[in-house]
Amino acid sequence: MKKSTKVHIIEESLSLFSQRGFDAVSVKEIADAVGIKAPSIYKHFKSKQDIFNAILEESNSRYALQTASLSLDGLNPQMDAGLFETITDDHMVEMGESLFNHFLHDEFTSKIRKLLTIEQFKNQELANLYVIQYMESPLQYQRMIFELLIKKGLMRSGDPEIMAMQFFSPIFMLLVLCDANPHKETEALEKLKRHITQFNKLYRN
Amino acid sequence: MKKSTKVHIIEESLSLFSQRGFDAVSVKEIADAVGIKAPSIYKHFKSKQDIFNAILEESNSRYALQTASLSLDGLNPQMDAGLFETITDDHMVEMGESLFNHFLHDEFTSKIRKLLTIEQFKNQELANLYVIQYMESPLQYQRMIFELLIKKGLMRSGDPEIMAMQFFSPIFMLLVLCDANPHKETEALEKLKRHITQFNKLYRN
DNA sequence: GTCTATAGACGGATAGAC
DNA sequence: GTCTATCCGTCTATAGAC
Repeated sequence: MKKSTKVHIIEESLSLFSQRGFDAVSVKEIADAVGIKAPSIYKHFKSKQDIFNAILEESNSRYALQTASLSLDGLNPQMDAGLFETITDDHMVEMGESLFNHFLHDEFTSKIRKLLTIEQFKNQELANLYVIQYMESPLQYQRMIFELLIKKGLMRSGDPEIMAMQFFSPIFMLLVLCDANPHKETEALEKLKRHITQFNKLYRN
Repeated sequence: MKKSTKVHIIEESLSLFSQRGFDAVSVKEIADAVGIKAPSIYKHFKSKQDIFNAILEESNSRYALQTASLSLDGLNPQMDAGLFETITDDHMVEMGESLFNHFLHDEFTSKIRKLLTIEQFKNQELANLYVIQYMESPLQYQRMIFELLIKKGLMRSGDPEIMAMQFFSPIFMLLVLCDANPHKETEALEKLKRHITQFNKLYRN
């Protein structure tokens, strides 16, 4: 089953919009990328803005799926935190690296993040999507994990909100760095490891 | 001495570009903001792109001035770190807050950051400017301060590069957050204080 | 659902009067 | 150094044939 032209248009539009922004990309360019003529686009979408809206809808539905799978019965951090009952540094590093790699290399996530980075100041809805998906939601997740680890006596007691921020914000900054300059990924990953190892020394029992 | 039309054009262009991006802003809009007709713009700049370049030049020269004043004889972190010889939490919080407030409220810095945030993916030069001015340069400065504080025995010895990242990345993330949603500034400042207080407990002697 | 042709608006930029 | 008038290209979008 080959993918529909409509899906194809969404994919190519996302690629183009995420690199140069909505305004800099013309309907003709999208059509060229898809391999059709510009007016044919309008058989699938009523306007260029409509394509953008479809991208956002796709993003929202993927985000909803993802958070649903993360918190099956309320919290899955319990599952994740369970992994750490017996173990130390390496698994914390793994948690950070997998978060980093997902955000950086998942094609859709990565392109949507760039798109929202570029378009965030155009309206508050876009800004909120960016903030929720790439800051508040990971912070909240990380915080729940630390709350559990503290309860189990595996981490020193402290302010879990601040701990989550101190754990996650370097990941966030290195992501922004790698989005701007992909050549720095190796360097970023190495710093990420050192950060988490150090974080562990500071906070784990 | 009233400011020249040329400077006025640069200022209004920066304001518009930083909100909606280069491509979404027309020369007519810039002219309207300045209070002249669109063709008059071309007596001061040979193209719209030329206005953008002038903004970047202004940014670079301000950045050069700023870093020159920071490291008068090589390092001013010595001066800054000098402030911390006798004192503790409050002054660290002050250092973080002043960094945060400068970045967030200095009108030019704030607009340039938004502009580079929006335009960074269009070419590598813009991406590098963003990375250097808002990540690498503050990290380097902070690292020098921590190296000095460690040498003086005021902080526990450790990896100053990672310490700088752990100190600064929450500031960076909260800046990105406030750029996207200015209503969260109070909340951000409060978290910043808790972060620095906590950071101090972890790292200071 | 694709195409060609084209409408209609708007973009950046220039010419030339004052 | 500002204006009016205007050129010309490109843009989004529609009409209508196949």
